[in-house]
Amino acid sequence: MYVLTPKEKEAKKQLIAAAASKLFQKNDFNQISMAQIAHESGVAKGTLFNYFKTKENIFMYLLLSGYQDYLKEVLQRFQKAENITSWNDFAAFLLEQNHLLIHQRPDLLRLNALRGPILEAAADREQTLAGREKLYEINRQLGQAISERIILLDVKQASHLFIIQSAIISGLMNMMNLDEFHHDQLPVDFKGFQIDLEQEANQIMLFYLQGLQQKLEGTK
Amino acid sequence: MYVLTPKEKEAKKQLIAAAASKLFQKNDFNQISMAQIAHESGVAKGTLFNYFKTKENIFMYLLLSGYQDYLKEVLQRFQKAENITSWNDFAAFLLEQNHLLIHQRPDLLRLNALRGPILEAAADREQTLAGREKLYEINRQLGQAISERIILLDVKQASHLFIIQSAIISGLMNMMNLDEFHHDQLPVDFKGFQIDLEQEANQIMLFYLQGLQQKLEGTK
Amino acid sequence: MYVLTPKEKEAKKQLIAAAASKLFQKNDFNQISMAQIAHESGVAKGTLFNYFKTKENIFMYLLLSGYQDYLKEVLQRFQKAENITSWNDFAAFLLEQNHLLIHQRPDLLRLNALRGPILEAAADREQTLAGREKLYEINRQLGQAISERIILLDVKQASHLFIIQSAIISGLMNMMNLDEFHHDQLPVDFKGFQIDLEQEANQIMLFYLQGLQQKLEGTK
Amino acid sequence: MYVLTPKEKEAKKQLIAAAASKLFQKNDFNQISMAQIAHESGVAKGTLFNYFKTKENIFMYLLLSGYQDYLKEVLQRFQKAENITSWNDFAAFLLEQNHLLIHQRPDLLRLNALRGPILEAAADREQTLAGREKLYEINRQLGQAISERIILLDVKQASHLFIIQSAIISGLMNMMNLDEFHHDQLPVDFKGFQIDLEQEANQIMLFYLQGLQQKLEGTK
DNA sequence: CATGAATGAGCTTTCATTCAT
DNA sequence: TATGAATGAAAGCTCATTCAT
Repeated sequence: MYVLTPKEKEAKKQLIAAAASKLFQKNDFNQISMAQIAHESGVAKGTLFNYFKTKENIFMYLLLSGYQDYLKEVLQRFQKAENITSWNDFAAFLLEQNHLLIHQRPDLLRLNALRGPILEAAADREQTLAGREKLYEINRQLGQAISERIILLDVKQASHLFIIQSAIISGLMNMMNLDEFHHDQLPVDFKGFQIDLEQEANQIMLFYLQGLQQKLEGTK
Repeated sequence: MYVLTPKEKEAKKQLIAAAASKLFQKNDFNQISMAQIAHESGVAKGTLFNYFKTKENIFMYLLLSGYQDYLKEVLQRFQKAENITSWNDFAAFLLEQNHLLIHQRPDLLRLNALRGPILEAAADREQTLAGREKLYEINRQLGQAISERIILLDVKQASHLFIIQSAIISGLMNMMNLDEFHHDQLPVDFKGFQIDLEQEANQIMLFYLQGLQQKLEGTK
Repeated sequence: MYVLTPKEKEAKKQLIAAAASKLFQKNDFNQISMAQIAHESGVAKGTLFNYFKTKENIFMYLLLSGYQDYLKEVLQRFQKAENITSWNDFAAFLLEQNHLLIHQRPDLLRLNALRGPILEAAADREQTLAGREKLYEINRQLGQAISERIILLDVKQASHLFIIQSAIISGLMNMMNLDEFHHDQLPVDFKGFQIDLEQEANQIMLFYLQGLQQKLEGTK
Repeated sequence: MYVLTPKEKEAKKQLIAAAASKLFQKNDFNQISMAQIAHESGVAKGTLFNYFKTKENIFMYLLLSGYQDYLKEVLQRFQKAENITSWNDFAAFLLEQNHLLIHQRPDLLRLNALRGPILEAAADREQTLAGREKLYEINRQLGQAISERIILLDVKQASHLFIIQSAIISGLMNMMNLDEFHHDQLPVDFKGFQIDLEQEANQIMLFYLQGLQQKLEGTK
């Protein structure tokens, strides 16, 4: 096997990315070295660079492909839930996706925060751009599917809701654990600093959807 | 006086932090070296470590003292604006602070995203804790001042609004510029990805405040 | 008190040295910083350099003054023990001093090993020389006192015995704990490597004195 | 062959160690930097750390492998000198090894003094332990060979003699040159401080062997 | 394509020493 | 004399990346 098929290549790429993802569950970006990723994925260090130009690219890939997976899953769920037609149904559906995102894909939320300040500075432009196009397309499809059933929303507005969703949740994550320090509970009672991520996210999202509904109904 | 007073020490600390802040306006955290900060602040590299145990500490200080300044300023503005008594007045006031935060203190929003994944891993616990206590206190004072005039809000709820504010705006920043790459506009039309930060922040905040008002009036 | 008397100066010198000595009981030379010594002795860092030109000088002082104390004490003990007149009495006396050196002054033995490779490279020549002259004088006095009672030994030979004593014991310390690593017992049975310091020192010293006695009696 | 065999790896390890050893002939441990070792050995600084985790490890390796070489050579010499069978023959043989150690391997004696207080604090445990095990084995073999011919000595006793030898000689080195300061002769006549290393070592060793012989013959 | 040895710029950090007050 | 803030050279070490095999 001296020349790999595109499929095999993609498989190895995912193998490497999966190793990085696993390490990212327990460690921060700066604590993860290429040597560790190589070890975890069972390939040599040099091989990593056959598949990703830089370390940052690996995590950018993780972010982009992870979001694609997430949006695909949301789309599937939406398609399955054929009974969703009203705004309220849809709002409930969206809050359920908060739960999915927070509990199944916290990595995406953490990567969101790193994208601008850390990853983008050293990630490969082409690779990133290609990933974003795919992501954009899925986001658009999802918007399309939603707009077909939820009469108040056009495609762009529906797509955009998922940007807002991620903004809210990853923003809340940025502000979380101010009553801890590096996983240790501080010996101080910081009540106003405490955040129950999911509850808070649902609250903000709910108010947002209510406000949006009124606004859209108003302009209509 | 070769033995510096606490005030003078604090001043030097701020001198160093100011240099770091200036560099942070144009560069990302990883691109800024202690050597640069020393050069920019006009002190020797060793001196930095007399005032901050680690590089991360400098930026943690920037974040904490910056937020203190921000909240103090908000408090002053609120105290000046004596005519604010109704919920609607207050909502308008809060949206104005969005503008302040976004345009005067974007550094705080960027630091927010770094705090958990980057800074906290290597910042000094004591220094951080002390800063947070001060911050918490100011946040509480602000909440107090607000709750005295806005009848629907108790201290904790009012204080918490500023956590929410930062969460929303820094979360939106996390999601911004998906149609760019490292400051270059991408040759792709990513409409759904576009965010007008201030407008979007105002929108979310406004809907949030409306929702909150209704909720609080309901429970009353 | 702007001009200290020589006595006050010497007292402060010893204060500093005592602090260094205390730290040296628990830490190795490289682990002890001037900042620690300053803190432990309750003076400012700069003050240390008014009394000792370099860090190495402090430890050289410790070595030289410590040995002076040790030899003075040996001399006193010898003078008290008036009954020592035979070679065998003297041999027993010397072995008792092994015990004293090993248990009361292990610091001197450790400093012996550092003198050449570490301390001398950066110690002050004059200070060192002055200390050594004093030490030499006491060593000579001790030799004198011994040679007056032990007929086989002349002054130089008697003095020299204390050099030999230190050589043997500090040499054994160099070879000790090969069955440990940094204070942890190794999970290996290194029987041949084990040394019971005092017993071994006594053995070597005893054989040495026996051999020396025969030799001196022969040449007489 | 870009994947090095264990042999090649060991060879490079020795290349680096040899460079360090060469520098150690003229300089003290603290004066030698990793940069110098890299330069001297012709590899990059980073490469050093692929082979030795710390600077101290390099010198620990030097000590352990050097002693292995020394003991191996002693063993070979002993095996060649088939005529050694009596205690006196053996004593003479051992004194010859003093000469070898003092003149061919003074580095080992200097490293002995550094081992405990300097090297062990920062050397790698595993690497050190592995080296010691080999050393112990060779020491045992040598003891075995000797005990087969020298009837008074069992394996452990014979092995132990080489620990004693190193203790005596490195201990004498600790006490040497008290009449010098950093290679300069002091303008003082410190007769009692003077040591002729080899002669003194031979003397102590000889008396020790005589004493031991009598003791062993007595218990027999 | 895979390997992993080699690279070396770059990093943060230390700490003995100086010196203005 | 005492202080301790400031110094800055120098250190050990890391790690993403390269490239010979």
